[in-house]
Amino acid sequence: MPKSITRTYSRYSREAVALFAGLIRTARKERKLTTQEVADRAGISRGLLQRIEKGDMKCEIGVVFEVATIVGLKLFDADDSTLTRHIRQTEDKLSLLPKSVRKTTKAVDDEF
Amino acid sequence: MPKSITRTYSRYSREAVALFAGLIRTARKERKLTTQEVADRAGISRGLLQRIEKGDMKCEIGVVFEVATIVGLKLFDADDSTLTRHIRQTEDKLSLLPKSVRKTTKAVDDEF
DNA sequence: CTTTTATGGTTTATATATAGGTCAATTATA
DNA sequence: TATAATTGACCTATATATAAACCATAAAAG
Repeated sequence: MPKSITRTYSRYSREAVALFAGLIRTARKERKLTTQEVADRAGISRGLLQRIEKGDMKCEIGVVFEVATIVGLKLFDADDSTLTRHIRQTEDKLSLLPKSVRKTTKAVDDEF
Repeated sequence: MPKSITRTYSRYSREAVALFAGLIRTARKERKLTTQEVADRAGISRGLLQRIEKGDMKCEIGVVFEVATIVGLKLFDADDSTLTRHIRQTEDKLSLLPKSVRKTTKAVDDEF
């Protein structure tokens, strides 16, 4: 990051990440996997896994999701094929929405 | 990453991130927010938001969750207080599990 | 149609997350 | 108890994600 930006997060985001981290840690222990084992399977360092399990906001989402998958945590309470179907549904939905969002009409700004 | 590590992700992880990205993009459009607007609110660049909406695995989880929150996507289908309660429950569950996982006893390794 | 604006690509400099160590403390097992 | 393993906390070098600046395209509005 150029310019040394200090990131701010909403309480909700912080808690969501924290919960996710806790669920990962719990799942790992329930499956009796050591930090080293999970780190190896995920292809990451043990130190990074520790940060993930502490809810560090700056870890790559791909790595976090991969670890979650490894410890058997289902992200969307859905199996593989269900996920694929949801992706397709989302794409369909997306194709029906306007390509770009216009802001010209002064008001209309849904304030809530 | 020192040492130029090539990351590998499971199909499930990739699809989970992809779905999440699609949901974010859909939610943003449904709320009629431009990429610039959301980027500003999240305190990130427009380019980063684009990568997030494309399902880039290397974006920080904190930023991704923050963007999701901004566009009104509930991570765990739960509001703020519910999230807090879940965190507490997870902590309680965690405190009941053994502090460290032992691997000595040859077998017992739950192969699946 | 024309004008305006959102979006999707780049490219580049720089702040920083990561891998890979080490070490000490803690914990489980024998 | 003693022993071995897990864990947590550091540190450093470096690969890379990021912000910012572009440009081109496309799409909405007038």
